[in-house]
Amino acid sequence: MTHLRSSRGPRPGSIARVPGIDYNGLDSLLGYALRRAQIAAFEDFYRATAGLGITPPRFTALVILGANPGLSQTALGQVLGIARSGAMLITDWLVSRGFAERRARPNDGRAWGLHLTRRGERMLEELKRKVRAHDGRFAARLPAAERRTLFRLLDRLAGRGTLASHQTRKS
Amino acid sequence: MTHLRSSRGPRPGSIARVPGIDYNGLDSLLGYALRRAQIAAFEDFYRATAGLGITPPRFTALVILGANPGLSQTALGQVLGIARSGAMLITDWLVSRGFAERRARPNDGRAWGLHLTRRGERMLEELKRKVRAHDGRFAARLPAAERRTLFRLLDRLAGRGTLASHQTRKS
DNA sequence: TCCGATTGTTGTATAGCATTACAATCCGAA
DNA sequence: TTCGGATTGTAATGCTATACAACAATCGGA
Repeated sequence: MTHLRSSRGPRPGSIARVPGIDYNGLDSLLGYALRRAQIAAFEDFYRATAGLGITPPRFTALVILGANPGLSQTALGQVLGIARSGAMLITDWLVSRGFAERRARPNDGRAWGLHLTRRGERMLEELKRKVRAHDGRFAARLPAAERRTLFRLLDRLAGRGTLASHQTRKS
Repeated sequence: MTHLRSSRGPRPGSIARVPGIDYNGLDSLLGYALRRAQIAAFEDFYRATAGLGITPPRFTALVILGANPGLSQTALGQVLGIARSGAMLITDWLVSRGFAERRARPNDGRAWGLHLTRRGERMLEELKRKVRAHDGRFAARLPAAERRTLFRLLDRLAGRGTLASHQTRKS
């Protein structure tokens, strides 16, 4: 994941197939095919959110906080699949941009309750709109029926209980 | 992706779905479903190559060099989708482990020709065996017919001309 | 009441990239 | 034939996103 700078910067591994190269058995690996499609989706995401300084984990954090106000940093980290220290950095970023705030908890002096600000909610709405639009356009490379099939197959592959944080890259 | 240490270390974002959390619209995004399945595949890859210090880009480099002896570092970087400086680091690693060597080119004093050593070829064979076995087991979560469908749909999503380097992480 | 677990935080380290600059080399055009 | 632009590998530097360990404050149950 790597790897996006805040507002402008290098995209995650967009990789052109090089003519004249023998890719050997690579194409027959499912992991490879998945990675290829996933990179295309990532490019789409970054195109959709260009200039906003948003990365997949930050987007996920906004969505999760929007739907689960009062969450602790530790819980946010678990949802994102990162360590507490990382959850703090993401929270710091959200707070520094005025998208979220830490409120003291009445019953627990250790943990913060995280909440979106008005500004954070507005940003979340804008992001949802943009991401959904782009994701929809991306998915439209397939007809609706096949899209449904794909979702079903991907869910089966991911197995129960795991959910990606849409993670990787970025300031 | 991130995140693997050389021989032992944290896996790339394995993420358990946290009970009691509202994931809001995240599940309906194709990019999210792809990322989820791809992370599962990555975990599989790292399980398959545990203890060997191999990362997806290194694996790819071995496969590509095995099938395209004499490749320059720059060309390798293009195939992997990384900058020349990064291709040098990967090459350095392969050379330091005795898997590859740089040979002078008769007709071009600037570029090296990269070649696998005997040791590199043996390692490549071992890796291919292990990765294929694990990828096969991973893909076996779906019956053969649906597996073929999935490959077709993923290829269509990735679009013509792009091929992922199976990249992310690692020492 | 005390002690282990939890929480946020800080400090430190690492991998994996990118960018820039440079010398050596190549190559085509004048 | 020479000369200037392009290419190649390399080194130096920096940045992002992570992890881990240690710490003080707090909580909660025995």
